[in-house]
Amino acid sequence: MEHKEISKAVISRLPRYYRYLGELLELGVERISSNELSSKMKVTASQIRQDLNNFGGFGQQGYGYNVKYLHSEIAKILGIDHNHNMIIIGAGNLGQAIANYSAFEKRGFIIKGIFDVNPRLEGLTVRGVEIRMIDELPEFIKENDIEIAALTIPKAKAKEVAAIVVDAGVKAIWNFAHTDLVVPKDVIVENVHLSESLMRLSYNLSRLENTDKKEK
Amino acid sequence: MEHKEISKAVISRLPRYYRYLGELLELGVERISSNELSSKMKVTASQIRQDLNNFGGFGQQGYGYNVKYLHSEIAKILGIDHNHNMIIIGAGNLGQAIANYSAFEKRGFIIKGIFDVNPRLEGLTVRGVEIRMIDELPEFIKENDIEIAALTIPKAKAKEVAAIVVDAGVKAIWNFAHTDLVVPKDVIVENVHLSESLMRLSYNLSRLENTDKKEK
DNA sequence: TAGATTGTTAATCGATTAACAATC
DNA sequence: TAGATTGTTAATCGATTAACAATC
Repeated sequence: MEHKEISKAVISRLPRYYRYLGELLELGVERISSNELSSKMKVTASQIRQDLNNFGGFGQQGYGYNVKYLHSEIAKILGIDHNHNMIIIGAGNLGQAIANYSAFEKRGFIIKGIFDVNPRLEGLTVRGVEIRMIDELPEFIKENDIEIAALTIPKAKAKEVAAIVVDAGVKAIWNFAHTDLVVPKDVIVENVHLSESLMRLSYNLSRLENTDKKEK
Repeated sequence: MEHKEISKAVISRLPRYYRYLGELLELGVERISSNELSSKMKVTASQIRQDLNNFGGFGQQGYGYNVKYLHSEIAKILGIDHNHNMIIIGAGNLGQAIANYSAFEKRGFIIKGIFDVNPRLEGLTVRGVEIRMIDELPEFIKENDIEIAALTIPKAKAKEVAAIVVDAGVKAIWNFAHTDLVVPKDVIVENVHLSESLMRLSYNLSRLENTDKKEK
């Protein structure tokens, strides 16, 4: 596969294309043009074509794109055409929410274990996945080929736990802790900073309110 | 307050500035230059100054920025200098995770109610907040001045519930459902699409693996 | 005052949009 | 073949970085 550097903006849009194509697929739509997709998704047709052509020519002149084919090609690009073993560290509500969300498994993200520091939780299961203690982490990661660790723990512990899992060979961290992790450059960190999301919402809300006031 | 259009990229960075400044404040740091902050945050000093100057001149030549002052000014910009009433719709793990996360309350996001369709949950409380039934939504929103609704429900129900809360006067939706909501233009939607985040992670993971293979 | 560092203008870089020739 | 729509190049737009005069 060719891999010139693709911009983050492009990557961010791919999952959304994938979702819309999945919906079209369910509706039994066979082909779609960049123009039709454009009006559904509120992005320009030009952008759709540009984005896709970063990875190859998936369409056909005069016809458009075959929905099923494009859907599966994007899955390949995103690496969700094969399984990834994953663990969740932090068995609180957020960790359990992720464990319970079956759609992730459908996309190939297989939750192999859940970890926590609370000994009372040891041995309990969430959707059939056992909760284990943090000190078992390194061995478990190695023995189960764990690629991804979701960190749903408070920020105070996050850096420490990140170091442990990286050391044990985890290749990507899905970070829900409200802190920036420092990891070797061959380890991926994908942040989900909920408080930052809420502040963006708040900014837009305040701006809206100020605009209203002015107009009166 | 002046409000020429500020780009989304700038807004996205503000909460992170705010977080770093908060940490500096806790450490008792009084002043910081754009250069020092730059090296801590791994962004250019130029960008920091440009970003801040969208909202006003918060620094002082030859001195830098007063941490406490800048922190509080960013709070104002983000609208977290005053309270926002919020409800959570969907009392599953994700909804409860948000309800339990006390830091949101500290930032002024006051959770007034939690709603669900499951009658078994009625009357239970999460951190002292009562779980109510969905049909009470419109009245509750009006009576309690609810500005924000967090939607932690499956996508099948999301559009319908969004219509209800918008109708009842909610000004912003924090959308965790895996779907795009269509709302009037004076209503804010802030999306948290976890599956898209996980796919971005997956993309980067796959790219990494392919690069490794090539190098061998 | 001299040194430091901002605020801001100018230069560069990258991403998006437009246009159109290629081609199914 | 004629019409449609892609793939791709060129033009535009916006965001980031660099530079420096203003000023504390």
